[in-house]
Formats: sequence, C-alpha cells, structure tokens
Amino acid sequence: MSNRRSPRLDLTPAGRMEEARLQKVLGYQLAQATIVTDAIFREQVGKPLNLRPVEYTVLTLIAENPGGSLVRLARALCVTPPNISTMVDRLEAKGLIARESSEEDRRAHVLHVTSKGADLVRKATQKIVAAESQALPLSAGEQAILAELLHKVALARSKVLGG
Amino acid sequence: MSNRRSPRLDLTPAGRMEEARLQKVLGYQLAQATIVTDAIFREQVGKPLNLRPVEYTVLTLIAENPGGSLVRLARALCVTPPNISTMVDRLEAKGLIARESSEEDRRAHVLHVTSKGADLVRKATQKIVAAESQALPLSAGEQAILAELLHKVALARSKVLGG
DNA sequence: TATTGTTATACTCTATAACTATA
DNA sequence: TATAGTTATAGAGTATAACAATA
Repeated sequence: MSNRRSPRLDLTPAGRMEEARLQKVLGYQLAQATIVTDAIFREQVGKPLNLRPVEYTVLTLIAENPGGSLVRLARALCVTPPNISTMVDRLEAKGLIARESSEEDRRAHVLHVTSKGADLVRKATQKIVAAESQALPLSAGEQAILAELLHKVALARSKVLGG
Repeated sequence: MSNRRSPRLDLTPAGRMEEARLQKVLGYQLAQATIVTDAIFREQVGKPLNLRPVEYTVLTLIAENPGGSLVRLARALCVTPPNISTMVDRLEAKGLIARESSEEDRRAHVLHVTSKGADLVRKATQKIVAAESQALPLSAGEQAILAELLHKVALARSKVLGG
C-alpha cells in the first residue's frame, strides 16, 4: 500500500490546491476517482461504441440477468422507473435489447439482449477492464482490495437508504 | 480484508441482480459506492445545511486555499469555468465567501471564505466524516486503505486526461 | 495572442406527477 | 388497493460559444 518514492501530498490531482480536509471525506475521493474512470470509459467505450455509462451498465445487467424486469433494474441502479424506461427505449431502438410482455404477469416486461447487444457488452467490458488496469497505477492486488472495499461501501446502501 | 461470515455475492446491492462482470469494472463500483456517500451527504449536510455536494467541495477548497482563483478551482474539480463562476455567485449570495479583484492581476479574482463560510465548512466536514465512519462497515484501517487507493486512482488523471 | 472571468444558451441526467393496465 | 410501466414535464448539472477586460 505504501510507496516511499511518491509520498502522499495534500494537493488536488490538478490545480495544486490544498485538500487536507477533503481527503477525509470519502464522497470527495470517490468523485475525484470517478473523473478518471469516466474519462477512461468515454475514451474506450463511450466514443467508439457510442454508449453512455448508464447504458453500458443497464445493458450488462440485462445480459447477466435475462428475463429481468424494469423495476428490478431501477432498484439495482437506484434510479427511478421513468429513467429506466426511456433508457430501455434507446437500447431497443439501437437493436441491443428486446422487450417482450411477460406471460405470467401481463403488466411486466421481460428483457434480454440481442446477439448484437451481447457482442457489444462483451467487447465493451473487455476494453474497459483492459484500459483500467493499464491506465491506473494499481497492482492486481490493490485492484482487488479496492474492489472489495468499494463493494462493502455499496452494501451499506440498505442501511443508509432503507430497503 | 476477508470476512468468512459474509461471503462475497455477485449480486447488486439492491434488486438482487447478477453483476459478476460489472464487478471487474472499477467505474461501476465507484458509481455504486457513490450512491451511498451521496445519500449520507444529502442527509447530513445537503438538507440540513442547504448545501449541494459541489458547493461543499468548492467552499472547502476555498477555505483551505485562501487567495485562490476561479481557474484553479475549475482545474481542481475538472469542471468548466462558467460552472465555477455561477457556483461562486451562489456561495457569495449566501454570504459564505467573498470575491475581490486581485491587485497583481486585475483580470483575476481572489477568493476567501467569510467567517460564516468557515463555520459552515467546519461543521459540514465534521458531520460528514462522523456519519461516514458510523454508517460504513469499514474499520479505520480499511478506511485509510480505501482513501489511499482512491487517491492513487485520482492521480492518474494527468495520464488519462493530459495536463 | 493568451488568459481570466462572465453571460447566454443548450444538452444531458434524473426526478416528480399523472396516467394506463394489470394484479 | 398496490404494482409495472409509460408519458410529460421540470429541475439540476455541466458543456460550448461568444464576449469583455487584462496580460
């Protein structure tokens, strides 16, 4: 974890401003780290594959959970149903997913990816994972630890938001 | 790091969707963790102190860097100058910061917090830090490691974005 | 010419409200 | 009465373009 050759500086990653207090705020650090991963996503997937971050996530969740409903997606991503609705519209218009009426519950829809969508998800995930491990100054072990800790934070959601 | 009593499940924190592939994508995990820290911020600071996340960050950076300019803030936060400009307008209207013309460079403005702003920053940071360590299932050591790793990721910004 | 900062504007993201159709 | 999903609309958030003042 420690690296004697690059000591921790209390400066923002850009603009060279003192940020000692903010370094104690996890929310701030998440935002700063997200600037980097957003840039990687945009470069590797957003621009070349014409896919927005949330679209990629929705597409992946549908790919891994065929037959899921809109409401489950909304809950998983913590966004409102209207959002998911229009998002799914876009993905359907692009030919990446298909939406059918459920036979058990005729209110609900059943979602699954098309082969085109499955290909896109596979390629996108491959590119992001490769680009992240190449661009980020983390060892494989550090990446694993980071993933684990972030997952723990994410799991506090029910405690914080209820549900 | 490991916890035998709560084995890692490849399920989303809500909605119980399979997310094995996404767990390899750092950007996704950051987004999921941010859902939690955003909720904590809103509850502890956003609502009671009537402050938005970016406003809090800007206010803190000004408090720690008195005499700084708008452009430096924009660079630190990776947003465009017009954004910072209106944000600073709001903070000034709330009486939290003061903006003066620089004497060295008469184009530039010099920013510093008012005593009201300094009080607010102190109280806000206190509340967030306390709430985060209370609400998140991380030991002090884990929090430190997480902070360190996120900082490393954030430092990759120049590599990814240039500059 | 380049930089600081502003205004005006537009686009994206996400939320709420109101609705339908089913259960 | 509650739930799945949609449409319409409104509010943040952030970006680009065009500009004024200064370096």
